[in-house]
Amino acid sequence: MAEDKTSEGDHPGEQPRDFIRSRVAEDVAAGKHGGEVHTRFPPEPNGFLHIGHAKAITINFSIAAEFGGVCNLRFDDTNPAREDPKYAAAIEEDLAWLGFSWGDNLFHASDYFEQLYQYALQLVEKGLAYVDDLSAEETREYRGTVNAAGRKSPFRERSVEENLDLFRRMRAGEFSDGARTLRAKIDMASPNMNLRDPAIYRIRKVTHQRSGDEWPIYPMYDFAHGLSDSIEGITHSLCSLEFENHRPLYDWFLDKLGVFHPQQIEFARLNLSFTVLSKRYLTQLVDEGLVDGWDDPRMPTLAGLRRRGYTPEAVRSFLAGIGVAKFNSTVELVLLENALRVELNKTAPRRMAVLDPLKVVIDNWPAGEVDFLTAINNPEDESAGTRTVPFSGELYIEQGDFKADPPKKFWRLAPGNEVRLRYAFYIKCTSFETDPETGDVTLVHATYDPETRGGDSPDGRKIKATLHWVSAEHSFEADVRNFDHLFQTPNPMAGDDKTKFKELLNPDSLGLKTGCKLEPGLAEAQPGERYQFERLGYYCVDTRLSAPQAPVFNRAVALRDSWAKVQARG
RNA sequence: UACCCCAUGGUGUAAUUGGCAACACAUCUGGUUUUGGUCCAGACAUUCCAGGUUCAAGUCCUGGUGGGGUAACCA
Repeated sequence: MAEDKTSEGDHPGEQPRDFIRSRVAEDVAAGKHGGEVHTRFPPEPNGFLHIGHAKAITINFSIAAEFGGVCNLRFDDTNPAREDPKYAAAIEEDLAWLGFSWGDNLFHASDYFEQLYQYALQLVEKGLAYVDDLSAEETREYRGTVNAAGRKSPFRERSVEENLDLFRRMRAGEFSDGARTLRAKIDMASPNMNLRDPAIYRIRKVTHQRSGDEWPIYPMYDFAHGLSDSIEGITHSLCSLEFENHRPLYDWFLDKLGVFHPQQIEFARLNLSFTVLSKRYLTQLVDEGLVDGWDDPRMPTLAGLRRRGYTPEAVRSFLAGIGVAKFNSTVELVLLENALRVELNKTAPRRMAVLDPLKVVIDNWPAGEVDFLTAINNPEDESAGTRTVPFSGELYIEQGDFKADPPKKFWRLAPGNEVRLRYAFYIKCTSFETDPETGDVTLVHATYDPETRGGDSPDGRKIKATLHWVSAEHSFEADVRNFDHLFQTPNPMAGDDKTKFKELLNPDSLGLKTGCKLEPGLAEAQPGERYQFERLGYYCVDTRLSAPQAPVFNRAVALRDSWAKVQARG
């Protein structure tokens, strides 16, 4: 079944025709590049992938697959100062988890350092690039502003011979960090800032994670990226909107060098409510210990979502649902959550767990007797079968399922009221005890109807509420984490002050509940397994915090709760 | 104040390229139900504004308005 889902959507025609697919289809129809489609996903190994990256990944891999092509994985490792192989490993793991494969097409921009250097040499020879001695600060000054043209560097008119000599010496390591750069000679007055003689190479005597100390100079993104695309024969370079202004430069390098010319197409990146989708800000949360690492289940990273209990199918289904466009939008988080609910409703076995226990004593239950009842594992999937759960005279139910003074429309347990215990018996509340100090209900007394075993009554009397429960003596205690939104506001990045977002973190996002009472079979639950706790939500056994016979559960997503809505309305 | 891009229900996307505005989620109503879950039925938009072309405009043209991006030797 999982196979069906993975291959779904990988066939042309099943995906909605967004503007990118339309353009690619046109190119294929026109026989461009022999009708071939070849894409790539080019992450920089300097952080973990998040759901926003998953959008870019899905676009690149799915479009390639739909048109019978392949998608390369290429690490854009041109800045060794801030990159780390540990991130590359995590990225590969996330990609594989999502269900995409790149086969043998795993590349690194650093694979092309020599060829890129040769390309740069060609530009110098053509008089299209020059070595500049201006400092970083001077360069900024000379560049001008969006409203004022820049000025030409005094080193702009060096001869080809001198530039060649200087650039070769840069490569030989003769100059110190930042002493010179190689710049493209384009137009210091261009209204597009990217065209004001952008840097192509900078001097950085930093050991590279793959090429070691072979290179004292490293190419800049605009130069390395487009030419890497070209070297790999990428036909469609699909990236996010902020690179739109870079496309003229992307094209310029390829045109001037006369090499294979991929088409860059930009789409809007994903924004999700109640979270942040920027590697820079997520890195701050991790580094400052505001979350428990990149795979904290509250994080929108793929590692976090995975640990929380999301499935790759749910993530892909969500991504397919939101489409692809150029409009800068914010998708409601509930859409992601719903995608997971839809899948888990069909696949997750049901279990009973009481998170906020309240003890119920069945006063007419035969002392010491234990009954074993049959419970359906998944009403949506008959093949999931049934299981047996023990029932006794002392039970736990949810505190919220009893009210001494029930409000209107409250159908659950209350003095004199009868409810059904799922798969067990009807019980009627006879009395309750309270804590004299706090007034909290501490114990509920009830009687059961022996005729209702299994949850049906021979007289067919209607019962409005069905409660989940566990037998006190048979249950075991566990920690359950009822996660809430990482941020308190739908758009933490709204204000002008982008440093403010950390103040908007939701202090209650962890939702830790200890001493929860779970049905006995759950003690065997294995890390990564997902269950529906009846009437509560979908939970996943944490892969880090669980121990044998001591699972810790993460709430992946809550069930819809229409009673909560009624209550909220008053 | 320069350049580039964008604008369709509450949210995100469609609309066979000029022909009855569709789908999902959300919200609200009702029904079914041994999960207040699932499922089923119904409700919810004069397509940013103003002109123009046309028998016909979400779609084409002109002009506004609003939003996003851009001034790293980051990617």
